[in-house]
Amino acid sequence: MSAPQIPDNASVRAAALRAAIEQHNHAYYVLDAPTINDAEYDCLFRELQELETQYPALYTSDSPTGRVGAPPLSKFLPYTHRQPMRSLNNAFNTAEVHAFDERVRDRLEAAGIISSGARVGYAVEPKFDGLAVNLCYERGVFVAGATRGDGTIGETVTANLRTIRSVPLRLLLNNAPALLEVRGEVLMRKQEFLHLNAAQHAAGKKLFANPRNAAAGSLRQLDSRVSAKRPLFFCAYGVGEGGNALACDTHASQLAWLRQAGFAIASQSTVVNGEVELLEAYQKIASMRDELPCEIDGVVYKVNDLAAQRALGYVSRAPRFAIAHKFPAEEARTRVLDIEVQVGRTGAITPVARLQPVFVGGVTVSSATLHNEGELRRKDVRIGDKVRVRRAGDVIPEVCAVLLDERPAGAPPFVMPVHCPECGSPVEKGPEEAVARCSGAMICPAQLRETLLHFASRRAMDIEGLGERLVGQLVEHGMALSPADLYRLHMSQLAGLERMGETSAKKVLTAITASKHRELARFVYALGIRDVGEATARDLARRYGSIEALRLADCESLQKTPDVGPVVAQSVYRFFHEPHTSGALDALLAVGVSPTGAPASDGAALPLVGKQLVLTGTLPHLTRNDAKALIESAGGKTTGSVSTKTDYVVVGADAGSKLETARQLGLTIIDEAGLYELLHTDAPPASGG
DNA sequence: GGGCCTCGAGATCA
DNA sequence: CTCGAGGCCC
Repeated sequence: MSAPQIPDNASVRAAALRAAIEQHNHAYYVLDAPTINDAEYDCLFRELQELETQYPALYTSDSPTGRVGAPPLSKFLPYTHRQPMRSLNNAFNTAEVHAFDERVRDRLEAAGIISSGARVGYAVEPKFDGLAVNLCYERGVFVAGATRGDGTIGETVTANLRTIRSVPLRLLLNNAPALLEVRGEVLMRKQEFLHLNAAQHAAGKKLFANPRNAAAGSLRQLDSRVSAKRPLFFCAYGVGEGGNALACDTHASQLAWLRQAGFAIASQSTVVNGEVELLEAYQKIASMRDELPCEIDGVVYKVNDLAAQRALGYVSRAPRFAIAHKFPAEEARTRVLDIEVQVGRTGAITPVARLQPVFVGGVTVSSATLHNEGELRRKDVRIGDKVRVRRAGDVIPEVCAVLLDERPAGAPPFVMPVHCPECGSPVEKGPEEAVARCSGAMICPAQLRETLLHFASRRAMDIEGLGERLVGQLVEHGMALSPADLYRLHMSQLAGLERMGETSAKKVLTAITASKHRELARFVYALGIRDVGEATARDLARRYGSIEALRLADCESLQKTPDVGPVVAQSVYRFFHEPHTSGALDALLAVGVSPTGAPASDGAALPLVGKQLVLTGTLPHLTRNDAKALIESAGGKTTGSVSTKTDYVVVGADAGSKLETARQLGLTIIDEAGLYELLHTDAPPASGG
């Protein structure tokens, strides 16, 4: 079956329609100045759709017809940002802004970039409350987009981003670099959020809590046709890879370039000089906050001069040249219904206020940690008190203060329990310690539950299916008194538990058995040694190579591990010499847990594990066999035909029907370069290798 | 911490 | 249908 011949006039017409439609999209969705009425727009759109249906080969990835969504994905694939997406440090008051400006001036003076006493030029823009994404343009065409993820690797949500009308599918400037990353925020306007919720309500569906969550939820749909119906908006605020090629020397000129290229840019963006003007700009934006179409949670300041930015550089994950000046957290008043104490994995006793649910900062808060006894005393929170609550750093709910004049008469001060509420063991607190701890160790059901959960968690032994609910039941029924007991569980024991049918039981037992051979670093982390987190566990595993060697180490030796000082060394030494903990370790080894000496995988070792790939066409540098070998050495499989189980289709020149099938199934299609990207290796030099 | 999406499987009812 | 679990976002 051969494709119909495409007449020249059809491809010319299709290109013209695409350009026209995108021009109108830009006018309508970015400039907010429609150039055509809906009927006329629909007419153009339908004509293009018909052309593309008649001649499928005419379809291009930058066609606006793709904006209606594509067939659902089975999952989002990881996406490695070419330049990491960093986060910003925060300033919560003017003193912190002052300190920021001072640091910037000192460094720039020292670098000879500004003279003493000179004011620094800053680009100022509102900080929109949405989701950061990265858009990748190749030769001016939108080819991929991803969420921020951990800053290095995010999730590919290209199909969903394509449905956002304010994301240009093709840049309007033709001087775009071969590869350009555009960073910005996916948002939902307040008004459109209200409309969406009204529609959700009318359809009897769940309401979204706030515009940010609605935007995030919309972007995480596997079916981009759902995303297409959500009123999302994209606002660009910067560039990543390829930024240097724009020949801009300031941040403001980069934004201007982006605007010319077809992106929406925050219209409140300005450039100011020095700290005083920064704060004026902040006040101005703050005063407009309620009238702005989108929610903002602060103002971002960036050193405007790019050379100065480079000179300032980065500290750990955040740039030194920028800061987010956050608005004060919204506060609300509510009642303390109860004060509970929670027992953590290490026995730490944490008082938690149960609150009359209250909507604050976009979410419903019903509990807030009171941290520890000292904090609780200082604030003197009592049951029945009316309190002011807020979300600290816009995340964790916090009781800021008690409204004393509304305290119910006779409300007694809260006293920390002297016995653990879960196991009755004495609560102990060292003179220097801030936190009180239950001394019950593994006798305490709470500590045991948390220990088991930590042991099974994804970053530790990664036992899938062993969640809160199951662990709770295991502890309650005395089926697990230590992690080692997990490996002695039987079908017959699990069978009686709630929501535990044969299938689930089998799965979890298989997962438990499979966890016997985890990398040493995971095992060391899973043990839950005080002061040993993931990073330290990795360092210890690397230095000692086996659990036997590690447990024999003395404090002096331990301290030769990177970032391990006397305190951590002491904790590790203690763990291996205390009869309790040492015994639990022996028990684990006895039931057959045998950590492998290999270093913890950082995810880069075998990037294609469990992936199915199909090769089609002729790749530029690799023979079919070479490509197959590469894929297999990375843990992936290759198959001959395309199906819904296929993860990637690698296309080369003269690809045939497989490519067409892959398109219809909405599969991820990559080329040879894309394959190398998946493999996390560089492409070989052009002349073989 | 709270909200969101997705999946699989158990619970429930026709 | 609901629930638990896992994962991701700020």
